[in-house]
Amino acid sequence: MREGQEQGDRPEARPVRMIDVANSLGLSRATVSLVMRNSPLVSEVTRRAVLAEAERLGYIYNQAAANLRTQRNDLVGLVMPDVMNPFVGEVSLGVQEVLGEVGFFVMIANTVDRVELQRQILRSLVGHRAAGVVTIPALTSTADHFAGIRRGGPPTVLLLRHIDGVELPFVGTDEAAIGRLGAEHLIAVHGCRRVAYFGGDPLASPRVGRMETFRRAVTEAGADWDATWSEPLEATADAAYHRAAELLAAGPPPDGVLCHSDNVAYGLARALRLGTPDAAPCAVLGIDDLHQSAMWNPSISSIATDPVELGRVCGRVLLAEMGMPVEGSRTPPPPELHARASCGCH
Amino acid sequence: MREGQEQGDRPEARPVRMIDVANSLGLSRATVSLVMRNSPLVSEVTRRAVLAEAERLGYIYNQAAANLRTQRNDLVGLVMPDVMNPFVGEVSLGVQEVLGEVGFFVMIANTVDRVELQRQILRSLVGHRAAGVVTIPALTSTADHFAGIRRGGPPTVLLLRHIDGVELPFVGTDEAAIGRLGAEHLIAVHGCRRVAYFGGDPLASPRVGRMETFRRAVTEAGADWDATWSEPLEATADAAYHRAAELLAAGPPPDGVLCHSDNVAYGLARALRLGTPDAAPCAVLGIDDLHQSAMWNPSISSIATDPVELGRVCGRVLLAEMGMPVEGSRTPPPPELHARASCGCH
DNA sequence: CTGCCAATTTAGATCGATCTAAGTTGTCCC
DNA sequence: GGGACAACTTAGATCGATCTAAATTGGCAG
Repeated sequence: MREGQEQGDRPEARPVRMIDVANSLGLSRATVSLVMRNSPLVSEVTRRAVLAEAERLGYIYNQAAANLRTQRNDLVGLVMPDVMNPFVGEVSLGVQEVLGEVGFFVMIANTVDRVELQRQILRSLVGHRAAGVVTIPALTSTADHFAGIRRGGPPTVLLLRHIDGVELPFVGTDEAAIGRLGAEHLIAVHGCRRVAYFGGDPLASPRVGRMETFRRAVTEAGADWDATWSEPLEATADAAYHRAAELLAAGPPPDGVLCHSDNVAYGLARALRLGTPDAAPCAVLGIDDLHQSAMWNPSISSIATDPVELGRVCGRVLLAEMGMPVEGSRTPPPPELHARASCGCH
Repeated sequence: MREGQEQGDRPEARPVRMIDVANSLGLSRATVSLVMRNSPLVSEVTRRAVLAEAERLGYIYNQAAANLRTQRNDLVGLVMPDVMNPFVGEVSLGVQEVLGEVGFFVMIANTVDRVELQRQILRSLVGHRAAGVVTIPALTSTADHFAGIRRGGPPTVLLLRHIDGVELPFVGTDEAAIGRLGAEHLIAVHGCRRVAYFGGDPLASPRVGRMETFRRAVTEAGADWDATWSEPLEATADAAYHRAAELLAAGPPPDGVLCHSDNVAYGLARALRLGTPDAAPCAVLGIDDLHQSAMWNPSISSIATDPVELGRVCGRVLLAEMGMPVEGSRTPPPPELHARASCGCH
């Protein structure tokens, strides 16, 4: 027993390779290789012998070496700006589901929304010859950050944030539909007369599409647009809370607000709650419909975008890009409004 | 806008290799290799020529091939049960910070707390000859799920959840200190007389350590232990809300509760708020101190465990395990109580 | 001119697998 | 006995890099 050297914590001098298994049985590497790949070419007797010997010697298949020879890879990289964001997390689940099913190994790299780190990560993935990449680009990304991955890099899909000048397949939610849905609910259902789009980084491409449609729908319905409340803003609960508190101190809020995300809505809801108790009511809508939103006080009305399905769609688009057969929809699901207390529906 | 038109989309028949760059300049592969690795052995003139030619031909360094030859790898895998959980996310940030600094490429794999997926992921990482692994094991993991990675696998560190029979380095928060801190605050500061530990999966190892110390401290201080409220429970806001609502309907709650996590506290806080308005007050403490907790209504008092620093510690332990020089602490930071409204501190 | 040394450059083996084309069995049938 | 065929098995080249040990170059002292 060679593996009995446990006392000094020195695992083994050298890892076991296919050729070791082969030699130990008087077979060739090729045969062992065929067994490892479940080829029907080897006899049942040989197969069993090889598997047993491999187990006995502690052989571990070297996927990396195989990848080099076959010129394929099973690693797909998700390059995400913030893994903690539940929306991003759920999208990742969807991608992983679709790609995992056909045998890919999905891993996530966190750019923390920093372009330099993102550049490094993309370089690594290209260098490792990843099979494919799905990325929500960091906020300040420009076309040349993606030059490296377009030129000879793996099939890549951009998610959610569009970047001018990058001709890579893009998958995003239907921002216009979100804008329309929000406007319709606030105006037609709640009769709001002065409306705003609250929060969202000025550089985030979803903000542009959503807000533009939202604003048009709102003004066409005859309501006023509150430009001050619609200034861009970092999309966190904290930032939203402080900005809202500040604006509330300066004057009455709009009577209808579509927030850039549920996180933003949390901050706004808190500011409204802690503000003057007898103020006129303000209908608040979030976007994303995070699980927590129903738990909030007041429970947050939100436009759900089904991030998991969005992730699945993205996975399918990537598969198609890689030239593989694909089943299922390749268009993002339509957004849906879930009305709760924060807009006054209760 | 459809950019998926495949017409002129034939990038190159074959990827450029070192030998192509070398031939194109009349040099040898070895020289090009030295340039790519910034070796001081090549002359400045040659270096510049090689870099220029590589750029011109669109050469992309093949890290995977290099890894095979050098028998090392720059990939470190984080194997996590739930990327969306902010605690997990922040731990990941810490690990990434420490390992990224010394040149490792950190990627996260999501087990979704399923052991079968976890087994597959660990197998992949071993197969890819990852440089190291950090994992928060899936809840139902047993020792034999980790047999594969101990036998010839990469250096591995277990995080947060301990597993009986697995002799791998373990890094976790000081659960006993959390229990003591919670008990002391509820009893000494708020004078609670009947106390419970609410929520947490029965299989989660942190629950055991925390609750045991907490319970002992509470009973030694002369307060009563509420066993019904201390039954185990899935650690989500939703589950906590429903269980709490049910228990509240059956009778008055304890006057002090330490929750297994902030998420659990959110659910409990909601149930208490929606319950009988004139009920006796109940002091609620969370654990983790997520960023949102200060935004909640009421703002949630919580025991902070500094997950980012915990991640850094974990990264350092892994570096040590890989035989690399390490600077900085290798013991987890002590927990700290952040008192807010939910326990009555305001 | 020769020899020596430092500074560069390189040929060929190697990492651990797969692939191609060819080799070895054993059986069956004329 | 021997040819055809099916069922396995295998030698040797190959993937794209690195490493070792040796070759080449130029400069300079003797």
